[in-house]
Amino acid sequence: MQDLDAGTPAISHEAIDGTSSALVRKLGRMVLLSTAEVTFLEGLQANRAKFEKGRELVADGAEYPATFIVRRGWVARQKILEDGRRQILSFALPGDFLGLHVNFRRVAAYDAVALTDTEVALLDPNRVLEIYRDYPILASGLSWATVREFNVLGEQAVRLGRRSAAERMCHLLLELWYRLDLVDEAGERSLEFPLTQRDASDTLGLSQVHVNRTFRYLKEAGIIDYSRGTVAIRSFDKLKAIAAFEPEYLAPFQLRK
Amino acid sequence: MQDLDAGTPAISHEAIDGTSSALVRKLGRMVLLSTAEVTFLEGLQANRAKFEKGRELVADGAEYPATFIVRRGWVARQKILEDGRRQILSFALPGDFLGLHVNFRRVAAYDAVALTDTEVALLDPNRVLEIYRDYPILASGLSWATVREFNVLGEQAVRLGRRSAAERMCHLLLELWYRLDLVDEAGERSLEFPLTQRDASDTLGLSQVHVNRTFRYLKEAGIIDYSRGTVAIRSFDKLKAIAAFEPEYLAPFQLRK
DNA sequence: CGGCCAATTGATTAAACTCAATCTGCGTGG
DNA sequence: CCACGCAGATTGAGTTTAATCAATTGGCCG
Repeated sequence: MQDLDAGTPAISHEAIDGTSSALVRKLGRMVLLSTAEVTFLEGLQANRAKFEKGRELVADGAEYPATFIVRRGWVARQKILEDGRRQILSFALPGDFLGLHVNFRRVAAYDAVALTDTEVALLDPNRVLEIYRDYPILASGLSWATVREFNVLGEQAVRLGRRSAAERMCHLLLELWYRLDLVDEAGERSLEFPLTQRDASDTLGLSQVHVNRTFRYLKEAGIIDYSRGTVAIRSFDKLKAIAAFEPEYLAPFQLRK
Repeated sequence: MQDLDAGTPAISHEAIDGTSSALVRKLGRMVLLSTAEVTFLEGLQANRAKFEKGRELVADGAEYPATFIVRRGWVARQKILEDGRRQILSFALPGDFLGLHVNFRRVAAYDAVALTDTEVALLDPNRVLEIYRDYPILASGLSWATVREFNVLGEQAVRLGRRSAAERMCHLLLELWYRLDLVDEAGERSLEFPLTQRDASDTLGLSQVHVNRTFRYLKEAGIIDYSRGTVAIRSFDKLKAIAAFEPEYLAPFQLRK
């Protein structure tokens, strides 16, 4: 499991360890960070806040109070239609930003809602421009994170537009596992899965009933175990085969599994 | 038509006129640009290339040769699945970037394909970092453009996940009209629509046949006229009513219609 | 123990798909 | 100028996937 793919550089750094923030762990996997940069990134997260499960961090149409960095927990970006239909666009996991590029126009185009108890750091969006100005390596890291967000949302569109129910679900589970793994929050063959089946349905563009059936199918086929709050992956291979999962869009250098 | 919504600032500038590039027209609608900034943006687009309809600008999995700025024509970002299924993620219209945030890792996660004969400007992705470093106003403009791209892709996910066929189509048509209008490429009540019905189906997550039926329904209901290459909007109100269209996510200050 | 939310299951319906033709407009070569 | 070919558009028929509706069950919390 600790093996790195041949040819990919093993990025390691004495300033990054298990006590580092998820953001540092994430960026440290992509960019070789100096000690000064690690220190800077940790300092950036000095101003913290907690949100209980279910709380709204930002409302659709309202102004971002700040740029958020997720330190612990899951946040969903979602749109609610006038008749109550809901679509979850994507998840912000530990190490992810919310409102990274919001600076002079701060109006949000979606709700950001805590799916679990969550800890975030708050920073002035103008500090992001400072990073771009003064920290070229970190600026590259932010660009990478930006592109990755695009890719994740793009894959979400492919799932919704052109994949079957089972494909959508398998693909999502793999994406979440890889993303969590990058910040050391995935299990060896499992992940915390704090979504209700209704949340999953609003992510996958399906009805709650159909999500239930699809989960059951995957369980009965021996591909996953699922119970409230946790998914265990019994066969990465089968999951990948169904989803036709290609992890490159998540773009870490080293990929496990 | 020249009326601006009450309360929204009329941004105008003697350095911006009909001969300006689409990028300048677009950013000039959001940010008050100095003459120096306009000149800089035009200079940024000195290195140009043309792509014929159908040509690929970037291939999924390949490296971006450059950051592109679309000057004329439409480009589709799309993913092709192994069995041939296709999903168009979004369109790059005049004034839009392709690969804006690609700098140290340039691998594309989708194909970019010219839907019409297209003219683009090519620039070194590192120049984007220079803009962030040296041109704070333009940096804000790029952040705005980035957020807008996110919002557009987010709405695409909502269309695909939670809207009916007719809603998807109406919503897309309105989005395209507003985006084109911002760069003065929309008609009063019409837009160039270079997509085949197959392209439209791969954008909307429908079959080609169903797109055909939905177009016909909208024509027979007197809401649009559609013929090869052009859509005329007979009723913005009906279109908006069906789509529940809220243009705020496109975030220009002044909105027509 | 009661209440509530989430999960599960069955039955039926509806939206959109596939398959199979046919039609139309346009460009090309004879 | 016309025949041919092709890509895209249109239409009809039958099928499939997933949605909706309607209960019922299971767990957890106060």
